[in-house]
Amino acid sequence: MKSMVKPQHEARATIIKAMAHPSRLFIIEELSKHERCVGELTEMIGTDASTVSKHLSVLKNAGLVADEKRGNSIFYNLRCPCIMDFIGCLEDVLSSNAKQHNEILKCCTNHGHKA
Amino acid sequence: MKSMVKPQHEARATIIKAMAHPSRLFIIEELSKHERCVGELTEMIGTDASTVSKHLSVLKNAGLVADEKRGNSIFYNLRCPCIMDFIGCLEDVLSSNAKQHNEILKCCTNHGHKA
DNA sequence: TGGCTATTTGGCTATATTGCCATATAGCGT
DNA sequence: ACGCTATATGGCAATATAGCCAAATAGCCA
Repeated sequence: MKSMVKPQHEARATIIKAMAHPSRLFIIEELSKHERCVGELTEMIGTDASTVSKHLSVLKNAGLVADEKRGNSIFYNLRCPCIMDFIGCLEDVLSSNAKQHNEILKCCTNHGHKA
Repeated sequence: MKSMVKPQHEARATIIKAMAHPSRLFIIEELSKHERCVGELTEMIGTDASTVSKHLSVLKNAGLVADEKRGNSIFYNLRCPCIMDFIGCLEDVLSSNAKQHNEILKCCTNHGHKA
């Protein structure tokens, strides 16, 4: 068999890749509460507006956000709120990692002795 | 305010980044069914064993998988099965994208005429 | 029309990721 | 010890990503 990695996996990876950046994750989280325009997000993130604009276009290309022009601004909103459920899972992973990390520390400082 | 993007977002992004590759996504999916050793995964993915090994170490560093040495092989398993729930959400995004794409196509071929 | 604001795009450099090869390491059986 | 299998690591070249600046575009208002 050639490979079991299929276009399906590529498509999913593309979406995940779009999420895989601190600023973009922040944007997703923020848009899950509110729609926001580029200027607001730029202010919150604290980088160049062009950088934020590019992040937004990554998210838009992945189909994660949609934009709507109103007046002088462009408002972005989250297209699939189910994404937010995933954040909880990430926190599980993180706390599980922290727990394991603590155990390793405890083990090393104890040197095999009981407290 | 300096920036609302916090270490918390960095930590989450690190985990997501670990997932953001077709082969690694395949591995996660596969490990959610079975534990697997490197050789099996290499066979399924169809690349160099060293490449698969590196993918596995990315997943392990992120805390997504754990390994267990048994006999001559090292078996990997998925540490947080809740990750699989997320795949469903990705499929929502993808089908939503496909739907939207079809509408755009329909719109362009119609040139404003009614069917 | 011109000037103003909001957003996007192009260009560039720095950095990170990927995947192959060759090599190292670890454990098993003889 | 040896050879054999399974896995990991180092190194390297190709590619992708990030973020800044400058410039282009789009819409509003006078």
